[in-house]
Amino acid sequence: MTTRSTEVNDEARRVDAQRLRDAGLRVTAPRLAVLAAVRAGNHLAADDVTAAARERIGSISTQATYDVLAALVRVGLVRRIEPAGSPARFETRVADNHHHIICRRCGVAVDVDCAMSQAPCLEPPGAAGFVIDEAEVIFWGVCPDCRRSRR
Amino acid sequence: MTTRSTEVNDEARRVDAQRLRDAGLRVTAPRLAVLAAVRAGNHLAADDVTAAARERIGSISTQATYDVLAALVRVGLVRRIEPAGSPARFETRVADNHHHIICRRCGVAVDVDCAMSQAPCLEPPGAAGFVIDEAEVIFWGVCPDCRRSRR
DNA sequence: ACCGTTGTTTGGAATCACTCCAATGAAGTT
DNA sequence: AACTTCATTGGAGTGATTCCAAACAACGGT
Repeated sequence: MTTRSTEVNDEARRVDAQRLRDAGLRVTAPRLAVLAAVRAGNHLAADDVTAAARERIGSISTQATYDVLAALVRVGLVRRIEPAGSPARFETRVADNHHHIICRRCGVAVDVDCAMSQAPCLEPPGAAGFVIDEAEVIFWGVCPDCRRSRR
Repeated sequence: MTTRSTEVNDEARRVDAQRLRDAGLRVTAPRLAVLAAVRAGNHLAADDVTAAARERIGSISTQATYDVLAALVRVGLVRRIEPAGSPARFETRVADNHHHIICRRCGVAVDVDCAMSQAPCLEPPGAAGFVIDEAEVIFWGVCPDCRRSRR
């Protein structure tokens, strides 16, 4: 580990700590570890987050991970997606309205920018009096890797 | 129950039986009951389907409902949707590409026609080499009833 | 019309993701 | 340094769903 990357890690950690405080949450090792793990990973499930956080701080209970993730989602630092047939996944990209493509074979998820230009697709025709606050879009398909290997 | 509605039920039943056969499935009382229950209901969960099917044929096991639903989904007679935080729901509208609005408070789901005109929204920009076969859209909001009562 | 094959249904047990609770422990406040 | 409040732990529990082996029923052949 170079001096440079340590500096970068420290800086990221400091920023995360401030974000937690700004959100009214206390700064704890589990929270910093979970936040860093979710950012470093690619749409990880709760299970994977626990494993990744353990690599950072040695130990964290399964329940703590769930609790931390719930707190982070509540204050908007983490977004939860729940693709059909898969446990919930988490990501730190929360500011914009973006969507996901998920591979039917291996489950990998990649981000896609909103297809509906700027106005974030909140105007379905015939909303029947509903007040809509979010449009969740999941594209289902097969990723390049899976298409290459098994077919 | 009038003669007329009995005729209608018999006819629907006959059509369902033929659909099952065409799909390569055997015609059984549980399957007819589940199919009818899903059609009559409004995005029912597996639980509700079991209850509704029991009203029709007296008894069906929970597991049979799951198995029947899985078979019907496999052959395309029923569509399964899995809104985040809710058990899976089932519907018989399968031919067209339509989406759903779900109420955050009461969980009621209503259909919406595809927002992306004809081309059924299968062209996200930057699909990264994925071959996409379905675009699933869920609009989240609050339904008129819930907005009226609790606010 | 019966019979056998094969696909269905049943019931029971097990699993998976997740939540609840009470008790211990650590952050941040004064 | 002491205190209050919030966070974390471990254990038990829940709801939806799946797995398995045994009993059963649909439908094609005789």
